[in-house]
Amino acid sequence: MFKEFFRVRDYALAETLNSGQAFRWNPADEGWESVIGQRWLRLIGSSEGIQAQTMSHPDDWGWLREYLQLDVDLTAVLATFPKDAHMEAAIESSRGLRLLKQDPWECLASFILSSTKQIVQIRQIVETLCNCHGEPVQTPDGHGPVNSFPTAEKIAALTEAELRACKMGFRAPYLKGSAEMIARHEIDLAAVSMMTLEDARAALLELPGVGRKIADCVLLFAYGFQGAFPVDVWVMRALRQLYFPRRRPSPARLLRFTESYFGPYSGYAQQYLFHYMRTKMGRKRQ
DNA sequence: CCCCAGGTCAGAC
DNA sequence: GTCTGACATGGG
Repeated sequence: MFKEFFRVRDYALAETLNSGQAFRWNPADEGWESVIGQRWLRLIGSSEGIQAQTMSHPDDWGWLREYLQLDVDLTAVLATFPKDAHMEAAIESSRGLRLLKQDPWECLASFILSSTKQIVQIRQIVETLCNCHGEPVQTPDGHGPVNSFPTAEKIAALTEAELRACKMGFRAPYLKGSAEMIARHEIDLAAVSMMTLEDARAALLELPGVGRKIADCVLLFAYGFQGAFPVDVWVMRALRQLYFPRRRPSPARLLRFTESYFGPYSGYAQQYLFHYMRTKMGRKRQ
């Protein structure tokens, strides 16, 4: 077992790993376990920072610093948020909530599977997919078996029926279709990171099963485009309830509001609003 | 039995 | 541009 300690302040590890941006983190032994790439990983948070444990020699830990976005100055990010009572409440209710920077393919595939599913169910589908079609990774003695996330090439080679067996329903042809486009190099996920936000979004929108919302999730959670602003039912609820309680703006109008109102780190603001609505405001509808 | 879930798509005005 | 229903599956 290889261990490393990262000194970091204002990092709410549990809330971050459990805030609907990643779907493979499980609480265990006072910490959190998952797989990043081909590596099993355990993270243990404390007031001083985060301890990481892996089985394979990490060479250096840059990949994890990047994944956890440890070098982000959260105070500076929060300072750019609009100073309104709702944002203040959202910040206060989940101090230290962060954005991760995940693998683009895993993030893309996970969010293709997310449509009209609750987060618990997305986690179930992803776990089933990994158990059935991922590759085993090394885990500690006595630990159960764990698989990596299956590659696009692997999924492209599966039949739609095999994918439906993982309980993903009508999302199966979307996932397969997107995996095929990647396997055939009709899109290069690595190249997307070097594009402008608009071009990157347009590229992702070419994939089947990827609309504006899922594209923005991938842009924000995997590519680090901090101006991407995914609007799902929860964020839509937040915008309507908090910012437009009387009027009833169209989704397109609301989207334009978000582009100007929340500033250069609007993606962060979005995550705070999402987490706030989901955990603190109950399921009031409007 | 009902309604809803980190939506997308095709087809209709 | 906006609205509608279909699409699987499971939670509450």
